[in-house]
Amino acid sequence: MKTTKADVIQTAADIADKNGLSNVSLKAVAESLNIRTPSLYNHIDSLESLLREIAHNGMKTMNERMMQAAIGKIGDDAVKSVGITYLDYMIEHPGIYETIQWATWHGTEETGKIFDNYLSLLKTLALSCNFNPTNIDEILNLLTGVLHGYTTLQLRYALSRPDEVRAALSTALDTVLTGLHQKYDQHKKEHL
Amino acid sequence: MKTTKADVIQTAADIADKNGLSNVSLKAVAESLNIRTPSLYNHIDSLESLLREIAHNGMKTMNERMMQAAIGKIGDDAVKSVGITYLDYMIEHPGIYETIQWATWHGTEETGKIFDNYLSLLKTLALSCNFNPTNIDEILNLLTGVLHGYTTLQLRYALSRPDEVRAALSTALDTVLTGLHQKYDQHKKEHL
DNA sequence: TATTTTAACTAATATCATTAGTATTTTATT
DNA sequence: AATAAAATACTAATGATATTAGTTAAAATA
Repeated sequence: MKTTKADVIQTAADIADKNGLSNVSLKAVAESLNIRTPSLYNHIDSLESLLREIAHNGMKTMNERMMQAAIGKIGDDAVKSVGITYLDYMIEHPGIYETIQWATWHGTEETGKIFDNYLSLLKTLALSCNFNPTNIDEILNLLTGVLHGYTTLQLRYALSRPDEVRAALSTALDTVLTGLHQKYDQHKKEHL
Repeated sequence: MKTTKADVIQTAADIADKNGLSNVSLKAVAESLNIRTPSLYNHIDSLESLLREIAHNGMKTMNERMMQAAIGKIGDDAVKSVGITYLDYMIEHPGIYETIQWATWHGTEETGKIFDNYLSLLKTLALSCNFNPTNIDEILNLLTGVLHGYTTLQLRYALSRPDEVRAALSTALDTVLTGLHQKYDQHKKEHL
């Protein structure tokens, strides 16, 4: 019966997923929990900080799922699996993803740290593609950019036709990886 | 001395660029214009609609600039020029770009139409790259995704070191175009 | 059991967005 | 130029929401 901080974040995240980030208010969260608005301050510091916590939770969950998806895989396969997992999370939790985007502009150091964990995973996988490590940052910037941009722009369609967009993302990543291999592969064989 | 609708939008856009989207309020806009808040309703319908107008104006300006940048160019060169122009606009107007992202989730049909103009330009340019038209939508989705994602994630660095990020974006687009050519070029020569 | 912490409450305040109603100025029409 | 119409500003409410202050009851801890 007693409300926990996790309850508050979960409830707010649910509202975001169902009604969009703009409908997350302390009033709405409190009503969902059957408590009065000021009582929320026993668990959070402010609306802004609550939104940040939604984003951070979401990012951490995404990171965990992506790590799971990468287990037992290397190279292009691993990158594509992680990409699909990224998209799937977004389909499942569009409101949380919207909040993550919000946190891109209103984040703290904590936000940056969690994002770095994501970068770290992707870096390991990119290196397993046998790219020249000299160019790894360049490669990471492109991969993260594609993932973020592609999924964001396709979310509308992804919600109604997830399988098609999943397949399309896989193809898109293939294309990008093709370009990356052509430019950055290590130890190119002499016979091309 | 008389305030016009264009003044209101311009003022609000300036605030967004200087202080971020979250600091755009009717109060702040009215103060900047030296009028009282309710007077703004002679020019706009609501705060939301004002934000949408900022986004629409910004998108239209971007479209115009990108068209200019494409004039006299075709193929990969044209795509890269347009991409750099896209990034430059974002560097110059981060707040407006933030508003455009907001409009991605809170847009109207008008928003969609303006976005379609952008797609249309990019489509023409992509076709001039000699890709197989069958795959043009796939190609567009990748190009728009890269542009949006890459620039968004690099904005932080772009504001402090614009030239480096410009160069990096150009390289990234090269990589993507390399992949696209490898997969989608028309009339592949038999001797590859 | 006594103490301290936690989590809820009511009441009050502050900030905005928005509406209603009015006056004034500008613009257009005759 | 005189008048009608439209546009733009204002003051005064209202309403929604976040946030703070101060209080109380329940739960955890010593």
